[in-house]
Amino acid sequence: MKVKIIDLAKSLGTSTSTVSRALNDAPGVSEELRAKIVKAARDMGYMPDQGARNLVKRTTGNIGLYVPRGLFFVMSNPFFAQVLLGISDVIDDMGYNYILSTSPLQHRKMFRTNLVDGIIMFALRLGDPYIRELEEGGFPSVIVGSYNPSVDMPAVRPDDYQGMYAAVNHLAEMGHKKIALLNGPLSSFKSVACLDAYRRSLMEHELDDIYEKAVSGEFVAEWGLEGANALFNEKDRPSAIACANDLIAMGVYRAAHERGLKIPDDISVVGFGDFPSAVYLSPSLTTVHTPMREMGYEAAKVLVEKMKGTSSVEHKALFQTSLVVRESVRRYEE
Amino acid sequence: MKVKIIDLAKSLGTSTSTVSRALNDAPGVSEELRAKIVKAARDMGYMPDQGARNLVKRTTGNIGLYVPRGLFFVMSNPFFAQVLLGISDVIDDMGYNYILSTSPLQHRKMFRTNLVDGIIMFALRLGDPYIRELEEGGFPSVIVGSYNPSVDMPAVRPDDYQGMYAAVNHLAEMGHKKIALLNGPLSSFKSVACLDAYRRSLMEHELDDIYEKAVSGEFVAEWGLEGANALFNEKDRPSAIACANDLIAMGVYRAAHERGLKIPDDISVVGFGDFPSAVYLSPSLTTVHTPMREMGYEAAKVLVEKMKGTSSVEHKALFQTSLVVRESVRRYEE
DNA sequence: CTGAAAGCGCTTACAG
DNA sequence: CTGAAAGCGCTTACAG
Repeated sequence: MKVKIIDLAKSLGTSTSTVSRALNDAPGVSEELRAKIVKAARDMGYMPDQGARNLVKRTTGNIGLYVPRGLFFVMSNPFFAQVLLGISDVIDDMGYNYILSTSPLQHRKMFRTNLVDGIIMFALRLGDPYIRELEEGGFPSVIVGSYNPSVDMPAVRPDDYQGMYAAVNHLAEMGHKKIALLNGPLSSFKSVACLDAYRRSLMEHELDDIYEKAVSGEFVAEWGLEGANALFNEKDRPSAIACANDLIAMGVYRAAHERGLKIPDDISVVGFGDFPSAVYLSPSLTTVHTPMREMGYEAAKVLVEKMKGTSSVEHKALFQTSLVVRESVRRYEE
Repeated sequence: MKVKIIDLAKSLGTSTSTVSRALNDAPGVSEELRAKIVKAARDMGYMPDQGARNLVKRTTGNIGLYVPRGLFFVMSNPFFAQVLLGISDVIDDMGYNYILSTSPLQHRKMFRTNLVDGIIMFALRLGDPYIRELEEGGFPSVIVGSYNPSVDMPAVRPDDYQGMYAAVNHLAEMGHKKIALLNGPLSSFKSVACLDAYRRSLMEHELDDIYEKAVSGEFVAEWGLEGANALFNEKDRPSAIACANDLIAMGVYRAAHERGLKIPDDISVVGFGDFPSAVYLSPSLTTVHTPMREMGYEAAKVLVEKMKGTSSVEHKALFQTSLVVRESVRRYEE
């Protein structure tokens, strides 16, 4: 049987009010009594029931992590592991628990039923429901790694456009004339930015008349493999492939290997994200670095401010990306 | 202002008792009234406060995920992503939310304060605290991917010993005489099993007198890189390396690439786990397949039974592993 | 089938 | 500084 506050109070010959005050560091308890109560609480292993506590305090000590793409999507994408690292840096020491929700209904429940004090949203896409409802409720929340243009909510994310622009520019400057883009789904705002950047770079280098090929898939290695295979099967093949993330690039590596194409000798590839594994690929991957951990840190900071109610400013943080040149792109000469 | 059950009751001219019964599909409400109440609830956007509900029902609708190694460890290890997939297969449809806890204190709080209805524990290691307390409390819980010999608790995990045994046997049968093991930390039960299996295989093939080298590190690519580099630096170099997981193998790939060693021509490597990325490495990785998703599924099933109180049997599931031969091991001839 | 009342385990004014 | 009482928003016997 769990020990409750009344048990503690009785065993000490005091009241529940005093015990509560003592354990919550509230003023108005003599130091001797407080010490005695704290000791007894430890001895008896007392811990306040969360439901009861939340009910009266209107606060939960939980922060919500909304992952509309599903747990697997997030867990198998190193981007989010890194972002979460940054979030942990600020949240863990504050004693919060994380509540994960993967479906729109669970998400709605989180902010409608006093389940969490704030919400961080991952991998938001076009058409995800209940986002407007969240916004209108004024519930503390922040979007990380993405954003939703139709909603006025703090968002912490990388400058995907500049990143992809730099990547394609690099390819063009290395002499490549036929550059393909293996993109993510267009329901992802990031993919849209990547597509725009790709097109602009091609146009500025007057390459779009020679070759332009952007195909949409998913942010996974499977798609990189499939997409690259399709590209390789065409008569007019690209000499370089830009990928919307490093996982896709990994798939391209595999496709190249399967046909005996060498990277970068036969095909150049550039990734996006600079996941930890980028350095472990052979050859190591030239890619666009995104400050994932820093973004997680920032997002958590913003959320904490919002939860404290001190956040006045509309917070839209755009983190700069930078191209990291490694071994997967070669200079192209006809 | 959030709408509560009393608001609903008033607006319908009925009582909170009836509203509660109607919304909880409890018997004793006329169908007409129930329908009216359900409709009104939807219209007014009513959702019951979780704290209040948990308090009286003594149940939470949350299941706890305890990850003592930290969020990052779990998120950057595909093993857990896969296991979680299996868990999702059974849990998601039941409407539970997940509560993540990363520290022993948070974990303890979970089962002591009515925060969750059951707990799944990941990557448990020697000396993790509060496990015995959990067991003694009889709280529904299950260990996945690991186990704790000193505690009587259901555990769903792969047969690490047989897996590593098969891996090293394979290497020996392919003619390798100098086989090294890049292991995980010995605080992990899995590492201990791997070490035992490695030694036994070596002995059975009478290889232990020729060469025996097992080194402990972490279950990450960084360690594979570092460990392999150390191995390569010695005068007496192995011709094959067995790794305690696929991430470590990835590090070995990198180390080989950096010195211009070809896999499998110059060095053979076998992994453990068969993570999705194993197929994407070049060459593809020969490794021990572990049924990760199936184990997650099983663990969740066991937990659900425990939560329903129907679980009588002590559930210890040992999942069989199997060697998947791909491209990273060659036949060795002197 | 329906409602008034008690109670879940806390915290917090309100008195003293 | 301390305690009795009210109340957080629900659910569930208990009557009718």
